[in-house]
Amino acid sequence: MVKKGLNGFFEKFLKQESLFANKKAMQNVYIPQEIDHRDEQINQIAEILAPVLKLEKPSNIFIYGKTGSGKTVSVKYTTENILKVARENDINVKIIYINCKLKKVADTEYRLIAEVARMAFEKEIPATGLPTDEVYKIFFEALDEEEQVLVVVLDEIDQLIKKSGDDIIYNLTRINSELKKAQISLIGISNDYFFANYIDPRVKSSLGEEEILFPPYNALQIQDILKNRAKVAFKQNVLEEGVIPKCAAFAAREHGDARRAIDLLRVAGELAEREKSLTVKIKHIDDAEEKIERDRIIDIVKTQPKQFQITLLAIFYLFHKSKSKKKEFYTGDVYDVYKDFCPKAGIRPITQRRLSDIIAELDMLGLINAKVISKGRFGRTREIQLSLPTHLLGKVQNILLKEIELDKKLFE
DNA sequence: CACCGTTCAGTTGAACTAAGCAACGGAATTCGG
DNA sequence: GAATTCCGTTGCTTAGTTCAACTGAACGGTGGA
Repeated sequence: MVKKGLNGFFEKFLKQESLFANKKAMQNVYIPQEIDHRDEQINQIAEILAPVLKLEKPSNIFIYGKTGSGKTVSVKYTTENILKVARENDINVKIIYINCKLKKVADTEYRLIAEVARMAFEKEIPATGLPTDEVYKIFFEALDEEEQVLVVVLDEIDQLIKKSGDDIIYNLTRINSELKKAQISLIGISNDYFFANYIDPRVKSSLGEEEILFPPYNALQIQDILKNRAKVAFKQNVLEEGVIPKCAAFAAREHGDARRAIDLLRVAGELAEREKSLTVKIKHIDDAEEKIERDRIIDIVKTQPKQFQITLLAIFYLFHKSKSKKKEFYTGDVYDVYKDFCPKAGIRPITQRRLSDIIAELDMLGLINAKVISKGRFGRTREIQLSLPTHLLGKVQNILLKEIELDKKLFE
């Protein structure tokens, strides 16, 4: 029965006209032909980076601006153009892009250098076992083998520095004086301007030889961006009147996040398509908004390590228990429940020290709200609240229970 | 009432440990002659 | 006897633990008005 039903489904799916002409244009990795409202910044980047085409080291650049203000796309756009020219003229320039936020890829000094060496020179470097100096040496020697300029783009550099200190930047900038043939130059991208305040001034001055600010887009600019993307991505006349302004308005409300606006429009398109609607209606935007939020949260929850999930579950439990009474609880409460859950789930409990860190990280992820408060003579702790939209609570809770293979009865 | 020292319950930083891994070098094994 | 494999040692990273110093405001006692 299932088979027959599915066959029908796929056939219909094939026959169905898609609303999209080129969906790629709506994806995050897409780099448009032209970037709206960022001419000034792109020119600046281009001017600073231009010397690479003469194999001279360009200044290091520090770029900051809120999420979705076009930092990454502008840098990628510029660097790709440079690479194109470099290829045509046979100039030995390498530009690599690394996102420091990715766990297990580039969130420590060792892993970052290893990743750079891997990407730039296809060196295989083991995940562990080597001294960091050794990795530097491998990288250094590969780099200095021929005359070239290497530009390393470090996206979300604040995450890296927060976690593993600013030596990395210092070391990388210092390498230059020892290189004979090659040169290396850094582009740091951060969404947190204030992070510059707590890095070593020496590092700051070497990284921030040039600073570029990306202001957030306003609603009109987002509309332009959306229009241009939509022109490529959607077929003609599928977007109803007012759809684009609404997307833009949604996104502008959140500090002008263009990426969000684009996601919103894409998901709205997908939803419309699934509904077999011939056009994208305003209603679809509202649905999309909810779906994006839901998917994002569910994805975060699902991809957390077990310890994080069980911690979160403990918080859920406390929330569940205290529904009508108080809405927030303290680290100690969470740890008690957590310790109780661990044997049931067959997981070795972690110390409270670590749990404290995990709670802080869950807070960073936005799943919970945890702020350090002092209760006077009754000590100091974190005040923890769940910060999920109510309509998702049940769903997330079930996912957690399934993930750590605990029984629903726990909550009854 | 204003001021001030005490106190609590974690927070936070730093040093330390265990688990994995790679490289090295010497011992054991294999192999062809 | 040379080449190869095996194995133990050393030294590394990293996640997590242990230790201990630190924190910040309410409590409650003190003294002054």
